[in-house]
Amino acid sequence: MPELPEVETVRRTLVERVVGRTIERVEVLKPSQVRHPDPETFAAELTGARFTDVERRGKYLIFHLGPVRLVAHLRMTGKLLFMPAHLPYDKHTHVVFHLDGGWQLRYVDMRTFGGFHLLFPEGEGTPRGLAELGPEPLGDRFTAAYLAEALASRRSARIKAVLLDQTVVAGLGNIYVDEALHRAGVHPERPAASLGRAEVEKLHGAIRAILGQAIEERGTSFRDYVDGVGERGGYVAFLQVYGREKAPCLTCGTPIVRRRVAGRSSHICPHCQPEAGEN
DNA sequence: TAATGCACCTGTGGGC
DNA sequence: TGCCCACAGGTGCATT
Repeated sequence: MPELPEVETVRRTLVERVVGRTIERVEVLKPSQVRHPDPETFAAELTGARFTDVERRGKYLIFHLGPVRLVAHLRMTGKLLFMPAHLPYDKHTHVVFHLDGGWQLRYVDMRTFGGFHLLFPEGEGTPRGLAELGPEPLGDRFTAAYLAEALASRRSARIKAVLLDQTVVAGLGNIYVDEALHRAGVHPERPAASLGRAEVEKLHGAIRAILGQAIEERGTSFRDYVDGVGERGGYVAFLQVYGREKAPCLTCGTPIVRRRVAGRSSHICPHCQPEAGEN
């Protein structure tokens, strides 16, 4: 579910609410959601800890609590909700951080794919996915030249698969890859190495522009996503292809088609995104 | 080595 | 109306 704009929105809603608060108790209702260390150590280490910052790397949220860091990944359906302690638990509430002042930070996840890692000062416990993340797409390291080099180095992989690879660029998911490829006029099944310089620059600009606007709109609520206080995102109104199968392309009027590419449902305008490319 | 397919788990929606 | 099946925004591991 949540891609970079959604995770960034959750971060922004939580940072102003949890920083300065102390965890009085940790309730682990579904132990498998705690990936590292064991749930007992996890709860013991966090009890009494105070939030000092919340940062984001790709789709990971990283809560700073003195010497330890709490890493959360929401995967498809995870939600982190800051709410009053008196409200009843949702059916899929798996971990509850009881905070001072009568508040709770709840982890709710219907499909249970997400979870937590606790990182110790020496770096022990860092999930591999976090350690191997590529550059932030809105950061200085993600340049058109970097993207061109990354795409050229892939032998035959399709552009869609490469953009979804978190070691190439951190934070893109199915929705924003489809939107960026459409804006750049690139078909998702094109071999990554086949893109010309102008196409790569257009794609680079599209990725940054779309993610920037999606953050401003507080993300895309297509199905389940809500931010840290339960609000839905507004970028769904700006989607050009994702979720618009059979609807006319907003650029040229050609019906949008849906096809499986790199194992993922992909939305394409056959006119704006020719399979052969422009080179 | 790189690319691809599948599993993880639950809910929803479409087809019959 | 109800049952069954395919599919869903991510990632890691096994297989090719």
